[in-house]
Amino acid sequence: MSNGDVAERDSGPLGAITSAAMHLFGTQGYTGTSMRDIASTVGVLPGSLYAHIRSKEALLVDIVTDGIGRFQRAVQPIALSKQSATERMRRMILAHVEVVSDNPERAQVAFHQWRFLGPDSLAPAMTLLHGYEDLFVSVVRDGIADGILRPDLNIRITVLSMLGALNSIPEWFSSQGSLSMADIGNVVADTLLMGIQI
Amino acid sequence: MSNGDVAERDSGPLGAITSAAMHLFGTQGYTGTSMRDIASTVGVLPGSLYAHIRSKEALLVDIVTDGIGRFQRAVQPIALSKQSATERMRRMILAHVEVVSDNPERAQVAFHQWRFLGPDSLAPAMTLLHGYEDLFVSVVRDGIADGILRPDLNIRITVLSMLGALNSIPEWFSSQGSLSMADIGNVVADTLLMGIQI
DNA sequence: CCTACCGATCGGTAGG
DNA sequence: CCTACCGATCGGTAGG
Repeated sequence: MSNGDVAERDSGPLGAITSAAMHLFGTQGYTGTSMRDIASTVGVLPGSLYAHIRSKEALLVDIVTDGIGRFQRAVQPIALSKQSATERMRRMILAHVEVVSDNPERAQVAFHQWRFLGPDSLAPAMTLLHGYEDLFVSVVRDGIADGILRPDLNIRITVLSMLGALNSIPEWFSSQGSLSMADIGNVVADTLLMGIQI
Repeated sequence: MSNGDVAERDSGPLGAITSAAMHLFGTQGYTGTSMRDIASTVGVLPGSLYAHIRSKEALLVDIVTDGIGRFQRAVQPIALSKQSATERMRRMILAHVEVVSDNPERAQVAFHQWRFLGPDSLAPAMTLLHGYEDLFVSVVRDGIADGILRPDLNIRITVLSMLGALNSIPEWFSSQGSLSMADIGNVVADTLLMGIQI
């Protein structure tokens, strides 16, 4: 009856551990976080963590996998919908920003800390990430085919630049204060979309 | 007769240490790099490093300060020149990408690892970073005042999105291979600039 | 730049 | 989940 999901839905000990690790990995980085940091956040002694998890890296695997999954589930239905490429792209950007705003630390881990995964976990995570990038690639491709996006675009660079902008949001949004995430999403969507339309 | 610069111009022991640290901090992160990693890259025993440097953090301070300085020196003259705002912005983006391509690891450290600086070094580094961001802010402001950039832009978000895209380049450019940095610079400049013009 | 070492901290475990 | 601990590694130093 256990589920494969991470934190928030599991308010038990494992959820508390995962939630603490997510926050610490996101703010201090994976290599900058010790198991003792996590334990003291949870309010437990370091050794006790291992009654609930296998290893520090298994914790990272779960957070990254679950994190990318949340973005995938939010954005894929939009990418596959029947609207115009520009309309889909706008909604995908807004959906992405909304998932970021839901938990910026999780976004930070999913998109920046996966490179600290060991050899066995790295490839599956990169597959998930590429699958997510491909949602954007396919919509840009559709837009060019339909004649509503610039045909001279280098698709991969365009998408990677867009995702670079989107994934930098958690680094600066909190120190802003004056603007809501929805505002930020709209401004970023405007800026990025205007650049690729015909 | 020693200079305040870092690596490349100093091919002595300090240059070798700084260069190794730059590469390791950029690829594995500051907290993911040990002094023993640096020592073995240089080909020296760990304790020997301290004949040339004060501490691990002093090394980070130097790399970050020098790194931001290189971007500042490349971009500031363009920002202050007499051309149109859009022309300046295009050239600033190209200059930024060129500095990234000169040493992607250094760019990675300058823009992503500064947050691991201690309390005393953090504020000065953030001042340098904000000074660099302000070059872009001032040009966007000029462009709006001159009526050649969209007046509804949120200036700070626009600039931070642009820099987010630019600073993500070192993460993915090397795994590309097919495109040169100049190509990437032009594509990114096109994408970002089209989004903010009237 | 090496030898030899310091105390602190690391991820993780056995046994209860 | 605690007690008690493991060997390994950490940043850094004294003395030459």
